[in-house]
Amino acid sequence: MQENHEFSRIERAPAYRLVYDAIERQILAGRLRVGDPLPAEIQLADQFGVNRSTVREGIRLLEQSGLVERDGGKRPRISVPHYLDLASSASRALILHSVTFRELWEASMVLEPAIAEHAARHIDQSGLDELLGNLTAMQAEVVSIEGGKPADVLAFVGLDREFHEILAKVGGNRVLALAHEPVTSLFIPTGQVILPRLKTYRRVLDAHRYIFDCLAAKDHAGARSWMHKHMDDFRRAYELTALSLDAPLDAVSLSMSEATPSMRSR
Amino acid sequence: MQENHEFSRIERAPAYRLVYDAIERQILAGRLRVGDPLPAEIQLADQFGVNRSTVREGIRLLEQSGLVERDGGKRPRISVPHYLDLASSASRALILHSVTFRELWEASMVLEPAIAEHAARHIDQSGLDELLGNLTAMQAEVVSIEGGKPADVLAFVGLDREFHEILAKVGGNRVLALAHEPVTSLFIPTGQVILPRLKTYRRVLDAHRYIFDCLAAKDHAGARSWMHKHMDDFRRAYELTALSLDAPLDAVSLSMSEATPSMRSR
DNA sequence: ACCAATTTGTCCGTATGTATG
DNA sequence: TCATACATACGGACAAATTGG
Repeated sequence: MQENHEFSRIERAPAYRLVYDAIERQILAGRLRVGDPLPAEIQLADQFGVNRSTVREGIRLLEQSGLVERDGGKRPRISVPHYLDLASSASRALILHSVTFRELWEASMVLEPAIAEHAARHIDQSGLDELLGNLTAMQAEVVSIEGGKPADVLAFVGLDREFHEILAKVGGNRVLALAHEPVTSLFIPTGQVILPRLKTYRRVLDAHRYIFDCLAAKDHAGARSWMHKHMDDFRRAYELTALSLDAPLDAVSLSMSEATPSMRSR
Repeated sequence: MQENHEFSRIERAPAYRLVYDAIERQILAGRLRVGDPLPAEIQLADQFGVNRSTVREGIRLLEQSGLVERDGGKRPRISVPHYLDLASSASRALILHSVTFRELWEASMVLEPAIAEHAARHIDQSGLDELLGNLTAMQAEVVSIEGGKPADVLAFVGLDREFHEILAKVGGNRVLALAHEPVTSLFIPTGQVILPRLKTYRRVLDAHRYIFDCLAAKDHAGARSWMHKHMDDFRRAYELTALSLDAPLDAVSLSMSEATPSMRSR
């Protein structure tokens, strides 16, 4: 050793990432406000002293992290990442990590009853109306199916999902809603498999109705309890289709559940 | 009207986004497997028939979404997004949406006791050892503080957070762990404000100890109940510092809670 | 409605540092 | 050690879309 000095490793972040960090800080510090258009690429390149291509790469990072939104060919604007975007990447991550249906269901047994209870405490007339609209649509589906028409499974699970998302929304707790979103999102493909086999359409509708009645009566204990039953029903149905609780949700589910979010992102 | 035809709107996604979509599909379909190096930019440019710069911008999108990881100056490799990354952007989004402490606390009252219960059911010896290490470290901190030394608040809340994260991990439910992560992450800055004012260090330590005892005894009801008390304690402390439950977590918290994740991302 | 300036999207070519064989 | 491949970064260029008069 020639020296006593210890030099800490110099970590060189690529320039485009420094651009990203710098702009991110400006946004978080409030110097760039939400809704404002992003400065032109040339100007940013001048200010940072880098090439325009480098700036563009940095902006792509901002774009994907949801801090910048591009509205058609127009000027990109500062924005705040919205729940659904985060939730869809969360769902994707969970599937890639091969989470099991058991994990998903356990989480739903924690979150859904709690959300139902919150909803019962905070729901107002407009929320009730929204739920009622959802229920009558689902009622129509069920009647149509029981009348012999081929079941529109996609529409049905869509309504099912909507019901649970309305509940999360009217509960007024965004942290719970965010946690809840990936769970419902991942339930959809599973529902698409289970429903046509077991034909439990009416059973789902009835459960939603009971929950709705509790919400209308501000009976939060009832809402929690019915939701608990509802989710437990889902597990039983899953087991009845001879699927293993501990099998990972496979990649097929992914391609289906990803169809919606990708539409949102453009 | 000259025509009866209705033309659906043509949506022109930029080429760099098409590159992103294409590569993403390859990954999700399993044709590009995790750990594999990404094909060279020039090859991708050839295959897609676009310029290398365009490919690079697409890769930046993949990079930020966690599907591609670059390891120093080496070839970027396919990877799966990890929880912590998602959780940190979730926390950021929640703060930007001005969530209130009440929302945060309500969510924790749902998640933490459930996680404690899961942990009690699934914890093994190595998990207990890990928790014990955390407890003795916190014990040392408390003794030092009570001995008159100035409190190292940062270290203390770090240990506090670690305790809760170990619990989430040993519970073995990754969906719950993911939902839980942003909550603990957002509690940290709040804890940094509360603890030095109320000096409830020992109270936190005691709560953790009670929970640990329940885990060691596989007493899941006890673990749930103690965790419930522990979180309720936190709310009371928050109110005692004359902070309003319904005030949004301000941006100051953000800069602190963002310090950790940014280190992780390089 | 038209025109001119600005800005984004995309492309081409090139130089440099580094990792791998 | 040398050579090759590759990622990073730069400079310049042009078409199309947007913006603002």
